[in-house]
Amino acid sequence: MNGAECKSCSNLDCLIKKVSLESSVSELLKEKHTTHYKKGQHIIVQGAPIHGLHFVYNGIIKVSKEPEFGKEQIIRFAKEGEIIGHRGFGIGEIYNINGLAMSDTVMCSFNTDVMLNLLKTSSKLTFELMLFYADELNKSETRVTMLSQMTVREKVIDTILYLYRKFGQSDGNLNILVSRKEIADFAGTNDEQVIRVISNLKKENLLSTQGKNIGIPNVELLKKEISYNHFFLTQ
DNA sequence: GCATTAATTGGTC
DNA sequence: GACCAATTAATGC
Repeated sequence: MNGAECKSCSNLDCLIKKVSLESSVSELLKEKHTTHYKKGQHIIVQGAPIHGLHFVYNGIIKVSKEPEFGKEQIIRFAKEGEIIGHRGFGIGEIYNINGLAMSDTVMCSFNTDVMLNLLKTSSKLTFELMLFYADELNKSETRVTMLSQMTVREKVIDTILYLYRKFGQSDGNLNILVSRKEIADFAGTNDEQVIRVISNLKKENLLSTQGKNIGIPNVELLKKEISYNHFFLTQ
């Protein structure tokens, strides 16, 4: 995994992969840096200078924000093909998020100047990145609204459904290991509440657990727990 | 096996 | 619904 073999990359959703067949970008793609991280290592540290744009080759990354005071807020979990550190790209000077490897991870990075040249070279890449930003903004605004209106129970269910949508489920458990606290930090509550909600959902047979693993016996049933109350919001 | 961390439960404000 | 304390389970070394 060195050099510019983006053409044969298996991450079909990666923006770079999508334009890798354009001959004009092939030289610039050789400037790609590939970095390996072990589980638990920081990929991006909040407050550090921005040096480029990063794409997940494989692995799972926890993207979070740490306020001066107050508790950590998990923004999202990123997987292969996704972009990390895009919020400050181009204009920002320092990262305002943390990126932590939740599994062994490989990142593909481009320095800011290389990335800017790529965008100037490929209008398709620029267009795709714009669509990505617009989608991100939309999701982010929707999330703020939802978090302010949902009950804790709904927030926890929403978080678990989000993990299911993103990582899927096999052998009756989600394909991602998250602690109760991580669910809480994503849903904007605390771990005790998360544990209580999960405990109740287990009694209602809407969730199953095996140690830290969480499983959804019937996704459609769980979805209904949210859609009934927030039907008017999701129109 | 021991020490640290996470999960759970109960209680108070 | 947030925060604190105590107990128990799980995990790392």
